[in-house]
Amino acid sequence: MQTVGAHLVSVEIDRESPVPLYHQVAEQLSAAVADGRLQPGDPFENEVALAQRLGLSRPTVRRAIQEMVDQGLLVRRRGLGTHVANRKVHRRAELTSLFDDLRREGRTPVTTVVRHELVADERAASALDLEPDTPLLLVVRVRGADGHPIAVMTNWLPPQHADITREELEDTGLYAVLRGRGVRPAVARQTIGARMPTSVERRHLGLRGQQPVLTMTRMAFDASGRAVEFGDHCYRAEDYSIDIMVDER
Amino acid sequence: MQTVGAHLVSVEIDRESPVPLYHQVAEQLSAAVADGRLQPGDPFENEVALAQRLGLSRPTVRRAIQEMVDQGLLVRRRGLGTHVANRKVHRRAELTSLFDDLRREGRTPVTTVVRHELVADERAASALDLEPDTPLLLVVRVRGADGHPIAVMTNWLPPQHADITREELEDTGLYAVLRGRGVRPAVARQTIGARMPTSVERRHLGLRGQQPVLTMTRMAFDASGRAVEFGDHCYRAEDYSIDIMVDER
DNA sequence: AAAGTATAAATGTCAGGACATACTCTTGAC
DNA sequence: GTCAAGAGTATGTCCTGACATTTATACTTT
Repeated sequence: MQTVGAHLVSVEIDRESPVPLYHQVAEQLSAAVADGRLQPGDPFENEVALAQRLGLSRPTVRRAIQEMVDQGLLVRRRGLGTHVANRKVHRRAELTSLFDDLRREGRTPVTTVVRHELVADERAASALDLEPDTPLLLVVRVRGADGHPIAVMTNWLPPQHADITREELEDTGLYAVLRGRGVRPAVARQTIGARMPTSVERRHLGLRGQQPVLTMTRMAFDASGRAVEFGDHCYRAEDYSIDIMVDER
Repeated sequence: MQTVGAHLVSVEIDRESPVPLYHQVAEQLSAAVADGRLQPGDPFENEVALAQRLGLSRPTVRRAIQEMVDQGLLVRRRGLGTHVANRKVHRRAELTSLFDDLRREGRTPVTTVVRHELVADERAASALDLEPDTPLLLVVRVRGADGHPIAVMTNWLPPQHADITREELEDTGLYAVLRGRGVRPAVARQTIGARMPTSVERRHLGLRGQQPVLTMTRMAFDASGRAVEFGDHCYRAEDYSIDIMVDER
């Protein structure tokens, strides 16, 4: 059962580059899946052949393939071979912010900071694994796009980020500000629900009649497990839904 | 910087077992984290030492550790060592069904099948990557717990599962039935939103006054990328919220 | 013709070794 | 006393090699 008909994607390897070989391979092959050079269902070049063709060891090629499998780009079955996965199961990078999401859709997000002050909040502190009386930076923002409001976002930030200014937050998204400070949120626990808006929320979101809001609370942590942010967001359900990929491992 | 104070967890390895050595190691060390023998922040035995102690090669031990890192149990930093992660970032197995969720909480889910028929549905068929006129099994169920309804669940199933009976569905959850048929959903794309209920939904869920519903549509696939199920669910927002872990990779 | 049986192809597991790189802490120079 | 260089330690990358297991196909036998 030799792999026949597998389109040979050209891969160029730079051994001087600091980026790992397996990642160079995964990147270039992922691009081939993304731009359609490799189609869903297509057989994928087998490990050993690919390793030989690229002049790499099998473990290195294997790791590249594993990286693509983890992203849902490829499917491997023992004895059967590797194939390009159904397009619907491709996972995108997750943990994006509303700001990034809107920008990716080609819309222009606008942010107004409504509150910006130091407070002690027991619920937020416990979510962030801090002492109950720790002073946190409370930020309430209204985010809009295309001229009308979409979300009211309440966030609590730990002391080391208490010096973030209103201006920074109005220019860009919270996650972009954090990334700029060298913080990379890596894991988040989110709880999503729905309810009727409070009167403040109705005013901020310009809601009339019987329109519910979609709510999300989030605790975000960096790779080492330090708390980054606790948030309580509230979206116009009419204009926004949350899209996620879930997978079993 | 020798790893000192690292609690040595005893690990027993069965080389005759069909379960991979790296998984045996990961399982036993994960248990040590779960039951508190290893505490968050504790230094973890370093790779080479652990490999030597267990009589395994470094790659094998490394893979076990990687498995735990992927689950958020451990944090590795180059030059620094491996440590037990903050408890809040531990990821749980996802892709559970409402039935399993309720049972885990110690509640008793009850299901009533409202509709059960073969239909052709263009939207569902396209979500499942099938021809638009493919006959699908349409199932509408009302799920309740503790005496009152929680969700109205509409699902479309591909032809190979069209023989699932009303009885099977009332006894247990859809995912349990599918697992019983050898199908393991592995990836799902979910979209979560909120809206006001339709009159049918109000009646099924026993809603009065102004109460919104939380909605979720889901496309589920097995490990090989074959469509398993397309669902459109609708929950009493008062009694239910969706809990997820998101992570960047 | 149908059933069971070898065979080949592919991925899965495991070993052992070599060198690179990041981080911390100590030592030494100014 | 402060800062920079270096030693030490741990993880990260990459290699070669070997054998196991699963699956489909072609072949043989009944």
